[in-house]
Amino acid sequence: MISYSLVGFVKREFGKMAAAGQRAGENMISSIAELISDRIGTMPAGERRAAQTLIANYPLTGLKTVAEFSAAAGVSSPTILRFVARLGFQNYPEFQSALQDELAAQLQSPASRTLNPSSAGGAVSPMLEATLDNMRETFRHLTDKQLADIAARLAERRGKTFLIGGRFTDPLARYMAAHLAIIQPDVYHLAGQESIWRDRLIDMGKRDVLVIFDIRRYQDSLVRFAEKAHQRGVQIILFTDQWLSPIARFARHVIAGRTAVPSAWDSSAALFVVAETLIGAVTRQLEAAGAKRIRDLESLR
Amino acid sequence: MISYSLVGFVKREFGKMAAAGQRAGENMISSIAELISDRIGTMPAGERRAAQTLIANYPLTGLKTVAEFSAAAGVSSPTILRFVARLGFQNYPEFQSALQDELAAQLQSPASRTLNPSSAGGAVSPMLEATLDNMRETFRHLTDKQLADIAARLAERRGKTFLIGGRFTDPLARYMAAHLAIIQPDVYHLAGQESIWRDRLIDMGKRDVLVIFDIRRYQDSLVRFAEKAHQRGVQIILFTDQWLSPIARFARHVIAGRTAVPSAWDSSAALFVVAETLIGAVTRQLEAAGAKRIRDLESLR
DNA sequence: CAAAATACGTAACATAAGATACAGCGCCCC
DNA sequence: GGGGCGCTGTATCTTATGTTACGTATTTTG
Repeated sequence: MISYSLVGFVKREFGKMAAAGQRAGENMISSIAELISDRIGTMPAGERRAAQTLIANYPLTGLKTVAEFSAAAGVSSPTILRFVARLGFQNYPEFQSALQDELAAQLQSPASRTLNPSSAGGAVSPMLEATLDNMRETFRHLTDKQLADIAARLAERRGKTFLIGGRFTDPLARYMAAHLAIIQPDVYHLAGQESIWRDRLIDMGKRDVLVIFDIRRYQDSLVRFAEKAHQRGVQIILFTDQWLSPIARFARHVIAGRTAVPSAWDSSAALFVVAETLIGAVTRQLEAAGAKRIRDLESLR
Repeated sequence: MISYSLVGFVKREFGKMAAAGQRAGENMISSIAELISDRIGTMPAGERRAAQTLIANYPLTGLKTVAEFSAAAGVSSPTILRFVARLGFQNYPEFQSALQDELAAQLQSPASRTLNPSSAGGAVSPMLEATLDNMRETFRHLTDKQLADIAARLAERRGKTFLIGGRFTDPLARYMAAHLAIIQPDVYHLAGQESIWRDRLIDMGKRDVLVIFDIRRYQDSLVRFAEKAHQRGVQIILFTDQWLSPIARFARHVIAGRTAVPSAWDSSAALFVVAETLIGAVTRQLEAAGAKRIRDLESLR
């Protein structure tokens, strides 16, 4: 897949500007909208109409076809193409890809708008803000029904439940296992070396559930393990990041959490909260089902 | 210009539902994302993978071409087309137009981006909202300076760093240890039975740091351990809940996180985020100090 | 005012996109 | 264990999209 990124594009543009003797630091062009308003003055009438229609409801018109764009602007198709050519794009698809990349960046970090002025300089606030955004975003892509389905699958006691995680996410698997193991039997956290849990595959069948935590860099050992478990008919519930671990290929349910934070490390906090939410949901379902074990537990306390 | 609006589409869908004897008021479908998660359960494996990849970074993948979509999902083009057909769209362009219309509505009213209104009555929102509140509250009582001090203490390489947690918080200790152990030497997570880590006390002295996670019900074993470590001059950093574990008595630094959520369990999410923030801060400090280990690490990658 | 240059649209073209037919495969049920 | 059903991918076809060439209109300049 060839992707024409905005970054690459802007770099090229800066190249041109530098060649023309301009200093890149002065007019920073970080979005196509700015690029347009920067050059709209030098455009002929038709292309200006195209520019204005695009800006009017940016960036949607640019994502449609050339024909639709031209109709919306009231000009002909070639004018649209000349317009995007003047912006520096080689062809229309490249232009659209740039718009999409820009949109992706916007949608993935809503943090850019919610700037807390009180957070002057401190290293804490950006981290917290990003984390909060990640959680909101994560849950925005997660419906009640999905969570309820997954919780129901975890709550139904047909088979065993196995949990496993990667290098940094294994603690999440442990955390979830620690809770689930209390409210229901046959919950196992797979720990230690690969050879150890690989041998546990023998115990797994199509009635069982395997919960896997895997964020990039995705671990080959986990992928292999997931594949084999999948072949055995085990239902896989995957916690991963928004780029989806290759395990998604085998998973019955996929939970994609946002992980980007201003830090050297990725954040698993959003996945952690999803895990807690699921733990609560499973507990509630078991309570509602009047599970004997729950009553016994309460009497023990 | 022919525009296939989402509104029109939903109307048609409601028509089908009404014909099938369902009442439209019960499951309101106001976005394609909801529509997908509503039907994802009834989909075959391949189409479900398509659905999951689309949801993972919604709605961008849906705006790309069928070929790109299929490549991202790891399935073939026809599967993508069958997927959109199952959602009720006549063809792929109609599907894309619906996504674009939805996007347009979102971009015009950024307020609607805050939360999924349909999840108002569900069990998710209260949990998420409580968690977010907990984090804000936790960080409100936590100054930048406090965190910076703790991070500095963890970053200075005079002695060893030990981490330990309670029944449910031990995974947090593991998570933190997994990161810290990478960027600096002599980081040890204390696991297993009490007798094991009690014996490790011999290794601990006043140059060392002990990070303890303990929320209620506070574990006696941890309190005893903390007391003995304190007597040996070990500096204790305590992660606890707002009611403060008795260990706070011995601790040099105390981080009190909010734990209350509408669930049968307490939430450790706020503490988790503090831990991540600290991990990031320590990393940054070590980088700034030009630690050789960090450079070596980067060259290894 | 005339001539040149530029801009714009119509129409034909080539390419790449979406749609379809069909065969292989796995899965479930009997 | 065998037969049937359903899902999935390969290959082919068709559509429509982006692209280009060219002639006309419009503006600009000497």
